[in-house]
Amino acid sequence: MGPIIGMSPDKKAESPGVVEEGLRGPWGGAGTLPEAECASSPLATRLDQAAADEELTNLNWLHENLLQNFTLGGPGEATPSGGSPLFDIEGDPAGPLSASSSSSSSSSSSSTGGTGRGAERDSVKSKPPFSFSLLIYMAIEHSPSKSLPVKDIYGWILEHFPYFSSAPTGWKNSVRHNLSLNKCFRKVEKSLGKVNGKGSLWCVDPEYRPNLIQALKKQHFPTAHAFCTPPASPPSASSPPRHLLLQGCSLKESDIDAATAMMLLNSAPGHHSDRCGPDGPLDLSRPDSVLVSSDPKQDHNYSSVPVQRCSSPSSSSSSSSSSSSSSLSSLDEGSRANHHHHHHHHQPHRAGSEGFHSDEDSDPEPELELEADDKQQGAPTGGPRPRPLPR
DNA sequence: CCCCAGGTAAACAGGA
DNA sequence: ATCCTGTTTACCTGGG
Repeated sequence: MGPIIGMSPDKKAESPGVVEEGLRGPWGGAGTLPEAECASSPLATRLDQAAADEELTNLNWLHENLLQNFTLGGPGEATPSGGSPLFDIEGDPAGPLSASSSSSSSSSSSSTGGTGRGAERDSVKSKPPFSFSLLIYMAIEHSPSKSLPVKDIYGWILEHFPYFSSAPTGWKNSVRHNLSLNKCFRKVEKSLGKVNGKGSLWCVDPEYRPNLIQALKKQHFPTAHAFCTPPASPPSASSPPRHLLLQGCSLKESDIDAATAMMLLNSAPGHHSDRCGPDGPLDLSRPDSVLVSSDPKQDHNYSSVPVQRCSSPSSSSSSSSSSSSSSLSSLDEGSRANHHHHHHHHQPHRAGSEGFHSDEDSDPEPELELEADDKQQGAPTGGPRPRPLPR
């Protein structure tokens, strides 16, 4: 019955301070933006996109936020050389909302072509098209050790998505909820030296990483498709590594792809190689000490097969590289621009894919080729969701 | 219409 | 004792 809405969650103001802690990620690497070469034919697209409106916005923010970050600092292998302050980008914890609406920006400034800047502001305020799972994934992948304590995850999110700074709160709860529920994330205990004390580190289950990546791609692509119809010739066909695939496509796609790719790159090392292989059970095995606690209750699957958490071998057949899907809808609701929080209880946003079930169904995916799909047995979908009783 | 996935709120248990 | 973390349950919404 009573829906819980209305309750003001503001029990306690979240301390923004976390943000600072969040960032400790020295992503310094190097990334080059592929967009440079892409600019060419899709000029028209650009215009269109201008009108594209909100949808574009999403992309834009993607660029502005993520892309930049990635670009500036290549994660993954990026050498921790110096915590480049580059990623200041919009993070600007100092005043995410400072401008609240107008100023904006600053950050973006040049980059990415700076075409759609107006969107940037929206992006700041609008909810990212990523689901929490994806957000978490990104945060984790960004960390040098590929594992982060929940607190840092909050920080990363806040930093890259100021939207949450002003969000009512509760998103943290969602984050935690996701961590616990999604099997994509695993808790690793940091026992060894880490002085963190409380809580444990969370990392992405390598087994599911491909799924996450895929989901990530799916989130952007669909949108991209919208305005940019995919060329008949998918870059992938024989495209070599994912790196190239970035430039292989058109501008818009490239951009998007870039973002995704960036992320992929991040984990690339782990990807193409079978992390599951004999090499080792997990890539995450970071020297820091990542003991994976299998935990007794691993069954909590939010949506997926009851697969045995990485037990390991899994094999995972790599077959299928299906990428998948497409459906998605997503982002259309862009109107989240301002929905007064009348009922502030449910904002219309969507995120789309997330279950990470490897593939949705049989959707012939046009492009996308990331080989990310390595394993994933089968996704689930089965439905472990018992869904007790409706009560 | 039903099911599923994702989001949100909240209660609760443990630990620092 | 309080806050943080992590788990779990319930409900809602939107899409397929």
